[in-house]
Amino acid sequence: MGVTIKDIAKAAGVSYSTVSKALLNSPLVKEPTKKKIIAIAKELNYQPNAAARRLASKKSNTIGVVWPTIERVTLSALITKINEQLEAASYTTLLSINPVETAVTIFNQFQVDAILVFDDNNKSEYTSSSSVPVVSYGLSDPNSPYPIIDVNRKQAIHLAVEYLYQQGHRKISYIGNVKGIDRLQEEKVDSFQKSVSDLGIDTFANAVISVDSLDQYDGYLAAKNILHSEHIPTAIICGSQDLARGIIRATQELNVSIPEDISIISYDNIPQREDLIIPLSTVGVPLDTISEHVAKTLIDVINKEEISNTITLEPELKITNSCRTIKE
Amino acid sequence: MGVTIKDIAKAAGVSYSTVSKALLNSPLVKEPTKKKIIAIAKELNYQPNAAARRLASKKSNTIGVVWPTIERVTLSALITKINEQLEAASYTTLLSINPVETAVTIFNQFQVDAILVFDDNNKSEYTSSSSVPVVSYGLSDPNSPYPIIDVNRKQAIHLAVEYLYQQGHRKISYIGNVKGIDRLQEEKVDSFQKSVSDLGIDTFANAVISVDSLDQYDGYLAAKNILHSEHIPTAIICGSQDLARGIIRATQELNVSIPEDISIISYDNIPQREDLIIPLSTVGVPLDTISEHVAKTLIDVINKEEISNTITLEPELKITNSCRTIKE
DNA sequence: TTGAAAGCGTTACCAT
DNA sequence: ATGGTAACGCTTTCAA
Repeated sequence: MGVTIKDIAKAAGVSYSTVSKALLNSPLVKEPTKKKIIAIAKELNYQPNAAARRLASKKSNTIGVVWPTIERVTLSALITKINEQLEAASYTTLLSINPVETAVTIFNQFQVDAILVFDDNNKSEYTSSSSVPVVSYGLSDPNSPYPIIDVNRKQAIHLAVEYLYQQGHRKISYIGNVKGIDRLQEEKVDSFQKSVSDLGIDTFANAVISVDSLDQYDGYLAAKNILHSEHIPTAIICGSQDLARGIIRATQELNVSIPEDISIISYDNIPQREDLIIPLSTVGVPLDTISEHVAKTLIDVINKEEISNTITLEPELKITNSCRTIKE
Repeated sequence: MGVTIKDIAKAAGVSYSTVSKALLNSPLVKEPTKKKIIAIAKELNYQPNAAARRLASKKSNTIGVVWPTIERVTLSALITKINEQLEAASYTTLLSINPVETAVTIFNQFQVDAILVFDDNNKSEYTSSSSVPVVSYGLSDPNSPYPIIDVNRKQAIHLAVEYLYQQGHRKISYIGNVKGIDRLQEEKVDSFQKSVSDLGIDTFANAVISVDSLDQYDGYLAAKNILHSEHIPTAIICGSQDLARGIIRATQELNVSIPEDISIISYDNIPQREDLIIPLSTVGVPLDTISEHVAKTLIDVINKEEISNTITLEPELKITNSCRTIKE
């Protein structure tokens, strides 16, 4: 450990302030000098000391991400994308899996440039004392002291219902009413019910199906129940891609064809996995859109740009041949 | 932002070096002075500057964890435990989801006290240039330049086979031969085959069942196939708890009773989820054991204690009534 | 018991 | 174009 710019300076026969400039690629250093210094730095395997750098420059080029226990799986792909985007903007991402409050404190001590909080439970109170700017991805809240990026789930489900209606579907089921309290899921169920009733679609026994969780097996069970009953819908909207996978398995087992016998649209923000036999119609905000907005907001916040406090991302409908038109 | 010890010193009417000592709880500061200083610090909402602290003390009290893309789900519980343990030892954990090489560089720049690498692919070459000590959790390798903590999977499966044999089982299936290359899974399959043949158990059609992945649905499918065939084992060992869940679902569907008709033992290091209908017999290293060893090794490495380069943790067999004895 | 001052590795400003 | 040096906020040694 411990190669410093002074060591490089000695080796290169220049002052260490010149080394500093060269390493920061300053135009104030002549090209040949710069080249030489960089070469020596590489040779000595120089690693800049982030602590010293931050202390002197008041800038860490680091963004702290609060990633609490919950949702670790679902958010994995999103975090990976955000990490990439921030890296492209030459920011380093550091994560903490501590509770929001603790993590925010840690990141404040580390003087990161900004903090991203993944927060499904609206814990805004906890983070109000951060002197580092905070951005959150979670449920929007007009009273939040910092920007929150949210997804318009209601609109997503609405789009799906509307589309199916236009295609002639009148018996539509929604699978994904998670038992227990989950505001994200409730929003979707509510939107389904409202959309359906606004369109004057008759409600029927299997209109809203509850599940234990959003896993593949839950979808499988739910679909089997439906398909064995007398109230078989012509279309299913489901709350997650995992549910959809289970539903597809069930249809295959029971020799029900998609989309001939039943159409299916899944809500999801994450990109579709390749391994589905039937490419899935989906509604949701593309992962790239989310990550771009999150990354951009973080950078804007760092640069003290004006930012609207609530950013609601609008979903897109992507139709594949997992849906069909019903002609009367 | 920006309350420093100098601000506190001014407010308290002492020198800032006294403040520093007081905040570090040094015995060199009188109790009343200390109390007063701490009170003021709290009042001003003072946050120590981690960068400055590290620069001056050469110590960060921080451990960097390299979080791999793969296996993020499985390792989630483990990293949570490790985080807790390290916190108890007053270390802060920071994660990076970058590739090993990048993450190690970042952590070197941040001068963390030690780096923990989760590494399934033995990428030791990448991390050899770290000046910060590295500890890895992954496949043991005698040539590794740093300590690796590993789990004795072979012994785990061996214990399971042996136990079932002692209980009179002679037709035992192993579900969990993952298609594709996965050394962790291969180790288990190999051990199963060796243990079985050492005990002189006849091999039969359904002895080793391959699966696409270790998910619940794969277990479900595999079990269904077995139970529909003519070669039904009296006991199943499976490679993960998720597989076990699927297997149990399949038995329920087909009215096969556990353990009356079939016994089941699952390999797993993570604690059993509560929601299984049948409490599962398991073999594996308890999560707490793993996390304790990892945390301890990290701290030992920081304190430059002597450490054996390969630590292999031994599994435990936990039998519940998912297994039964076969009497002739 | 408290204070003064050096120093950690770097950046950034001012001089040369 | 390069060098000198203060400053960043803190810990730590030495002096008082």
